[in-house]
Amino acid sequence: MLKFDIEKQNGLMRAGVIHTPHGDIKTPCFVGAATRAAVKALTMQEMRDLGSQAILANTYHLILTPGPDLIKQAGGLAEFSSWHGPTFTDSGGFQIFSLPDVKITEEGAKFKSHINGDKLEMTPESSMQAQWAIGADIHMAFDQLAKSDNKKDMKDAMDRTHRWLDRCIAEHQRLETETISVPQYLYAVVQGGNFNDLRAESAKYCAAKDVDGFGIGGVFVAEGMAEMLETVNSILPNDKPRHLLGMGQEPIDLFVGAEYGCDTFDCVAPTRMARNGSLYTHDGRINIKNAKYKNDFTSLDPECDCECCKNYSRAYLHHLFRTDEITAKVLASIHNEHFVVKIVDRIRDSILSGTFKEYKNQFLARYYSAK
RNA sequence: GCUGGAAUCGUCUAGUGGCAAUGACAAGAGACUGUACAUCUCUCGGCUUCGGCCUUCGUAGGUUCGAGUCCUACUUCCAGCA
Repeated sequence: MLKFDIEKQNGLMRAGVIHTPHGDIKTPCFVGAATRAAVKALTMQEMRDLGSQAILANTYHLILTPGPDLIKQAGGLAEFSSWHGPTFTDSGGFQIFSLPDVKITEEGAKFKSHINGDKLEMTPESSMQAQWAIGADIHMAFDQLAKSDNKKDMKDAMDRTHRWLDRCIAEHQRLETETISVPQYLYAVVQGGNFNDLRAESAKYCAAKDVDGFGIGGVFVAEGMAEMLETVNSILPNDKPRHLLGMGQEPIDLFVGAEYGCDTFDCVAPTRMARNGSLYTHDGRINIKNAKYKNDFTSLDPECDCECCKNYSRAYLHHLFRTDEITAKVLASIHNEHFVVKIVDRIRDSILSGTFKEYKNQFLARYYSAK
């Protein structure tokens, strides 16, 4: 069983430590998205330097290339990527869901590779096998996403996710007993969309299972997230960690997530937006490509202590983006990733010191006041 | 000097009688939440009561219902010959 210590708790919100075979994760924690075993535009050393504690890779992408077996040969995800720290893998459910021409059956999902059109299939069992080969510390159960206002569709997807969960657990346990390696852990994924009664049902189902933690998935809109998380996390066992899948573009999502009992987060938005020139500051997000930054020789964010903000001006970043220098994306990614990692680190500090509410109010008031 | 060829939006470019006029770049702005994303979208002559109106394809004339497109002259540039 994955070891998770809670250092301080206030309502659903808590600060703790997840002890993984590759090291500890002090929670709450923002986990970097390393979909293809790489954080886009950044080296693993840069990730360490900016304060990242863990990364999350994607089973779908790694199955396509270079393949789970190759990563296994390399000694697992952490070794292969030279990250060496705690790692997660997402099951592939989300990606497959987002592909066109996906066929969901009870057995699994049939889809075409976005790279070469190969007809592929993923099942709960094959996802578990791939994740064991990839060898992340924490795996996600293979789930079926649904994005629908139709409650019946949502319930069908949720019920199937539950049936798949049982198969994931069975396969995970089989692999666990037959594999002589460092332990690997499994999170169940709670679904149910925007229907809180379905969310409650899903949380109850998952809570009863022999898993190491929980992913909360299928959150597409931040509205209503607080109530949803309150519902779900009141039901999930308190002593296991919870990962809020895919949320973290907006700082408020991180505050709300932590406040309502989520321990880890991952989100592609900080690095994606960085590559597209949309950069976080304490006074809100700015588009560094805008003409008004051409002659702005101030730091991107004077209160940020990342490599980018300590050394370079907005005018310089503007110039790098305008001239399409690769360095633009590197520096911007360092900053955005650091920014969200730091927010969550400070949320943790504020939980430990009992000042969460003050920190939240002060941060959000300033961040969202500009717009 | 002669003979050909060419001049279109900031730049390059499409256009061969129905055109405010193609595409690319540049420029201006927006989007992005378990990454098919180094991506995508919109704007890009002026005005508008959003139906249009006005001014534009080197300059000036002309032919035509209608000209960026055809004719004439001029200007500038390019190539070849002297």
